[in-house]
Amino acid sequence: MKDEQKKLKAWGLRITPQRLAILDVLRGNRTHPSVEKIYEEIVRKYPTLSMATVYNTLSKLVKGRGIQELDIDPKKRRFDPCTSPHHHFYCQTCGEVYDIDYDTAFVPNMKRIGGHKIETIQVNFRGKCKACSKK
Amino acid sequence: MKDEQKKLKAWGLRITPQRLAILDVLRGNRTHPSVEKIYEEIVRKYPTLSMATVYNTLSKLVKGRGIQELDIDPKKRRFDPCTSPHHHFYCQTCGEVYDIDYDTAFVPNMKRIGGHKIETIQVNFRGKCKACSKK
DNA sequence: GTATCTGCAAATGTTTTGCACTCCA
DNA sequence: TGGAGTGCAAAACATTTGCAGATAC
Repeated sequence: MKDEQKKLKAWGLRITPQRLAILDVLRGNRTHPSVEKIYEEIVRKYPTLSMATVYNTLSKLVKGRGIQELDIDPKKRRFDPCTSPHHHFYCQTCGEVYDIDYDTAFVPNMKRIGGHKIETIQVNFRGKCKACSKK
Repeated sequence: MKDEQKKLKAWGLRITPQRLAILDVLRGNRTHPSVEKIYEEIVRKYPTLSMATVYNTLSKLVKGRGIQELDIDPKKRRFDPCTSPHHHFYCQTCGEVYDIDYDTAFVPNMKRIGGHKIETIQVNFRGKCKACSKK
């Protein structure tokens, strides 16, 4: 049984062609794709795929901690299959999201803060990206 | 001339009753209000106020760096009149946003990263808040 | 007087929901 | 076979836009 099938099983999700295709698009993907981007990529092979299925599956993956949902893009949901700690940069000019591999040790490593239980921490940089600065 | 009127002038914005009312709601406000919350509070006094005006003014204030726009709430835009550095906590159960006054010195103080020009940095904590944990 | 601002209504774009049908386990 | 998953369409929601009339300066 393939890696991806095992993952779905571990998260208590049924194995379907649509879900395998979504995991396939996400594997090693560093473009922080939106729902639409993922949909577009798969719909070529599965013309009947619906956005609802993509939304549904992504939400379940996020809940099961299989992937990370980013809060950096104010316009749409974006997903990152890379769950190891790193930061993100959002270009306010072109809307692109970049990985920032700057040291993550500075982020406090705590279970609670001010009485609140911490599940995730995201560090978001915003500004003008390298490419847009040149123009 | 009042403080708020000076501010508007400094940002090159005309002084209107609507804008003064918006600044009034924001002053010292630590609830990270959404557009709707701000609208609701003012519309009682100015029944003809429109959402478009609130959106328009808030966008200009953000652009002029008069207030901060938070990226912590995936469902809607939220605003913070406090521009001094601090973090935020988002409760995934109740949707409330809390200030986190934990040390901010750990956040890197850089103008550029990976060739990108940095304008703002936000640190977002997520999880279950104190109140919801008790339930 | 004129450019900016406001308010309304319509449009846009993303995400969610309801439901009948399908298919995995 | 039963319950979970899918696809479609409609609904919901936040936000943006276009424009005519009002207002600040």
